[in-house]
Amino acid sequence: MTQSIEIVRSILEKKNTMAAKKKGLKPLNSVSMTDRVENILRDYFQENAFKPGDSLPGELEIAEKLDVSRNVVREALSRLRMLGIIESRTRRGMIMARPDILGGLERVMNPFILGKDTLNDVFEMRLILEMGMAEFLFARKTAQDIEELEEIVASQTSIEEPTKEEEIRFHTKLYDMTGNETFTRFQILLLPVFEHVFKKYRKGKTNTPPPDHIHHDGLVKVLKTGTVNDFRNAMQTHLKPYFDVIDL
Amino acid sequence: MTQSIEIVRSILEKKNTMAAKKKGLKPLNSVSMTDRVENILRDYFQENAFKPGDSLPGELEIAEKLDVSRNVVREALSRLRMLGIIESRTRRGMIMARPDILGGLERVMNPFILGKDTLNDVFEMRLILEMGMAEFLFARKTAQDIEELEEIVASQTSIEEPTKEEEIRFHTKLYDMTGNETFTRFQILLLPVFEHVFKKYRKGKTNTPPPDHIHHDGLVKVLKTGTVNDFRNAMQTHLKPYFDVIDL
DNA sequence: TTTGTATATTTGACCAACAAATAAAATAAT
DNA sequence: ATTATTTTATTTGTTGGTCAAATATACAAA
Repeated sequence: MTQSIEIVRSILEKKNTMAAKKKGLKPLNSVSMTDRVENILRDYFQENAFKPGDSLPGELEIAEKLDVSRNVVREALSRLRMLGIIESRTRRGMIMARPDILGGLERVMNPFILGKDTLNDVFEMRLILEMGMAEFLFARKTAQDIEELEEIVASQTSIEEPTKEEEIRFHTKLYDMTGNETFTRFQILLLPVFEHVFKKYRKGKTNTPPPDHIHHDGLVKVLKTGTVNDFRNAMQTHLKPYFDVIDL
Repeated sequence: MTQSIEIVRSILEKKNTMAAKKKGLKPLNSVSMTDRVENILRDYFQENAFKPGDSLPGELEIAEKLDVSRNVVREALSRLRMLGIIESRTRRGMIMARPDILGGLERVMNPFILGKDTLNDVFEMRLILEMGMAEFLFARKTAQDIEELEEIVASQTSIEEPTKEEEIRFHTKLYDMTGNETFTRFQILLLPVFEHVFKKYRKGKTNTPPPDHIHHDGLVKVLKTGTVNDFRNAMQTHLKPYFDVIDL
């Protein structure tokens, strides 16, 4: 809300030079006008350190300075609005906003449209996250956390073979304990793809792998009394069925 | 390109029921029509397992069945096109496509507009990735990889204090060695924010931390002759300056 | 069968207009 | 003079229509 006027003025100058250089923005090789306007705006925001609250020129002003129609500008702004980069209310105009860093990821996390390689990558990334969180877990765990974990384990119908929901609940609690909300949300986004890929692997392989891994109660015990390295080893064993299907 | 006709037919039926239920889509509480159309389309793609190559109804058809203007539909489609969920060429119509899973993330990874908490989360996440990649590194490393790492280290002007570029080059090679392209690209996206946050931390703290950590040559040696746990411990020590600023 | 042509369709881009909301200005009331 | 109310003007949201460019499709010609 601060330096709005100077910002508006500077964006217009920039646009003038751009427009002048191109003598009227024209669609490029298979790149639509909307694509170009979107990129121009994002680049400009970044280069000039636009911050949430800063106000933007109106749609018409942008359209005129870029020498494109208001519709094209609106299509580009619609994209930025979806990502949360800008917000707009009638008459109040548009302002920069704080995007949800994972909003874009959430919209494409669909096992049916992602490529096979990408799906495998996601599967592996969740394993990497599980193995990498140990430091944070030990640095930030509390007695309360351990208690909750023990409750989760105690409520499980079978310690030998927890259901998918129980498995998820347990691991999500672990992520929570890192105190890193983005990290937690990130893994929740990965989960559906993780499950999807694992199912496919098990179909492809001969039999279902024997569940000879360390169970949740074991992990809690190590978390309670063991060391960081103990925990990592325990987690690696716990994840063995998943490492196995990718022959790691 | 396969079941296009049935898909078209079914999407239209769905839209009819939706439109009928709402008796003409109307803007909801601070939710634009474009938002709603975007969500309707994405939900529909997911629920009906749309795959890349499947063809979609035309803009006009969607607009009519949803009882909104073509402009609103185009703004929604513009968003999906940005994410890579759909592609469209004149007369050939629109088809489902393979989105870049990190495209949305790339567009919002801007230190100036993300919240302070989110920036901290990103900083921590990179540390988690570095600590979690050990299994993959040891499972997939090759002699060639080790050679390249040694070359990178040898080319460094000072082993004691590698430049930021040298540091990045070394670590990026490590990510490459995991064979996980998404993982590699992910960390490259995190890097600018990581550097940005680290700079802010160092300004806030008293002095620059003494560089008494394990250097790249040490990491390579462990990677060559040590165990996975050796490497993790070495990496933890190598990252100590970063763990220190967050008091971990 | 192959090639070339005409037609029709679909997306890309533009323009004009109005509705809804509200900031700003003008006016009225105290 | 200050406050409250009304009016005005501006900005985004949404609609409708038009035109251009590209290209499937059908058809005609070789």
